[in-house]
Amino acid sequence: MEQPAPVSPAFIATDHNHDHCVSLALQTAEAICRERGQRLTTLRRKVLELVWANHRPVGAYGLLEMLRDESGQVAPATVYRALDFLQEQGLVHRLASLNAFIGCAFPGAAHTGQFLICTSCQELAELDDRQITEALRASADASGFTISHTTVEVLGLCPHCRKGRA
Amino acid sequence: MEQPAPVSPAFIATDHNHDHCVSLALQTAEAICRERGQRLTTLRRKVLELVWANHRPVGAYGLLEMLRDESGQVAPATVYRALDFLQEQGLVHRLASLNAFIGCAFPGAAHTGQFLICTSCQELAELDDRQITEALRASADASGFTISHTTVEVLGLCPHCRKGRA
DNA sequence: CTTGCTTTTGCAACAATATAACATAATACT
DNA sequence: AGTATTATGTTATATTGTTGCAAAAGCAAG
Repeated sequence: MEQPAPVSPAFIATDHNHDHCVSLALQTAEAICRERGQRLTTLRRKVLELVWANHRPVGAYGLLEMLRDESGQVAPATVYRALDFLQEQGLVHRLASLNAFIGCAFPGAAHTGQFLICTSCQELAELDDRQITEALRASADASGFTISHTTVEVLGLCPHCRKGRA
Repeated sequence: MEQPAPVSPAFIATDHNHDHCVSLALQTAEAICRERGQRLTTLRRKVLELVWANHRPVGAYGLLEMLRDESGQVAPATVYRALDFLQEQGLVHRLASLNAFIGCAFPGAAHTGQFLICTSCQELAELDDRQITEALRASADASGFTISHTTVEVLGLCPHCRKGRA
């Protein structure tokens, strides 16, 4: 599959139509799972929908709360298992520095996950920057190191919040 | 202060003299704290020593165990506070992807913390790679994003373990 | 379509990581 | 020495994530 345009571009539309990007993400997920013979069950779909609806990094226990609001009692393991599945399918990323989850902006594409995270408004941009990827690969190569997974999470201020503080 | 040689180079000496690098790290830490008018107390020094003695990422509760072996009952907060101090002074890094801590290889130098972590032997190399730093800065600039902190943690196989698996 | 197999979910307990709040002790300053 | 500041002790609790087993749902062969 070729690299598609990101589902959500970097720090552009703060007040865009969330419903649209949620349903687009769900459609894409359906297609990807169908193609791979994976089962996007009601629960998994629901969790993915909640992740996208928030449109910001959400903690597992946050999702748990939201699920409970809709479905009564739900146990942590339920959420974590759904998130595990979604991560395996590359539909959701875990942000190690926040212990939180976010919908993947490049579903179906091979990429490593690079994030700019605003510490003021929690808005996040996912990148797939060739320069960064290459720099990491080159540096690993130089040490004889074989990369299996990279965590790149950059904290700071997004353009909007930067202005607000100037 | 100019960038000094790293205390521990990348994946070179697997069976070097740990005692030496531990004491070197402690000496350096003493000097840095003295220079800054910060207090490297017995406890903080002990925690730093344990971090270095392990020479691999160690969890806070691992350190807690070791402290208890020497000093009887110790509470989590004690360790976390010491680690907080050591991080503030740039003597220790927290690895978000592992919930673990490691002695800083470039104490006293301004740097961002970039790590290659072997998932087989847990050996770790800290980098301060200009290419990576620049790529991150450039990408952030392009999005109008102001960086305050970066997390770069690369998991994979170190040269030794890669051979072992070939 | 039903029997048997696999995958998913429910459920309960628990493990691991981290913080808060307040009291006591040590250190530094004058 | 007396006072202010910083560090540590202590207890409790919050947050995040996992394990193990049983029930249910989906799937596939006959």
